[in-house]
Amino acid sequence: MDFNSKYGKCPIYYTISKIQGKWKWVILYKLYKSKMIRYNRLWNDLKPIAHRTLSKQLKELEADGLVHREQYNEVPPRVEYSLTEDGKTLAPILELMSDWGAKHIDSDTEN
Amino acid sequence: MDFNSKYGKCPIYYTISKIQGKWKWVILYKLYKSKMIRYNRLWNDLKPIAHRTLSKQLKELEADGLVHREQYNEVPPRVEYSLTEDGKTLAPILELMSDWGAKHIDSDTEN
DNA sequence: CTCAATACTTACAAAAAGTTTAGTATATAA
DNA sequence: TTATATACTAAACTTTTTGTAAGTATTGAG
Repeated sequence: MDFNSKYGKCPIYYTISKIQGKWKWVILYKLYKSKMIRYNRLWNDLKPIAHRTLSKQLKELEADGLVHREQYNEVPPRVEYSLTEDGKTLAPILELMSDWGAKHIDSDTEN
Repeated sequence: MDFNSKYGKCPIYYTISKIQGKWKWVILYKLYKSKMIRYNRLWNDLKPIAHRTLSKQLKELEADGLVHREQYNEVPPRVEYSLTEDGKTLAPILELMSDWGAKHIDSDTEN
């Protein structure tokens, strides 16, 4: 992350640099709502996201301790994603962001 | 914005595509906290942001109806930025994001 | 006549982010 | 033997975003 001491004063900058990427908030929201979700399911919900993008962002979220990845060595393979305890602390923000979007899609559509 | 009907189902995607950019949330937060702020002051607070970046993001926020720009034709010129009524509806999200960041900077620093 | 102050804009360059296409591994089913 | 399913990864490429450096406009002060 490009977070340096200069921004020690700015917690919100910390938050957004930690969760940056066209899809990260959506991914977190989906995980929050589903409790747990398999890779292909997530990909289907988020299409047209590219596999590379999805798996990269998941990996980053995992590295940041927000998402948990559980792999089952079956055939065909199964991988389940869910929020960590830390990830769950984002829930109120996710809810508000979703609500805000919902209201504004409406008013944008009123034209 | 690249928001299309495909995402009609996903309000949170709408929100993040509307407020995208490395600095937008921080800018909004500064405006929220200061009520109003002049260009150079904002630039100083956000350094090392580039002028180009700052003025572009301000312009986009203005176009999206979240930020208000008031220009006084004095010499030297004076321009003041503030949140619109619509922009103010983001306040709860800004607060939560800032809180979340504050908590996590701490726990990241505990190592 | 030149400088200073504020709030930018412009052209160009670099970096970051995302996409496209193709391919991997494994084992069961047809 | 070939196809199928899942969960990816790799390389090359395009797009988007951000940064750098310089320049613009105004007018009052020295």
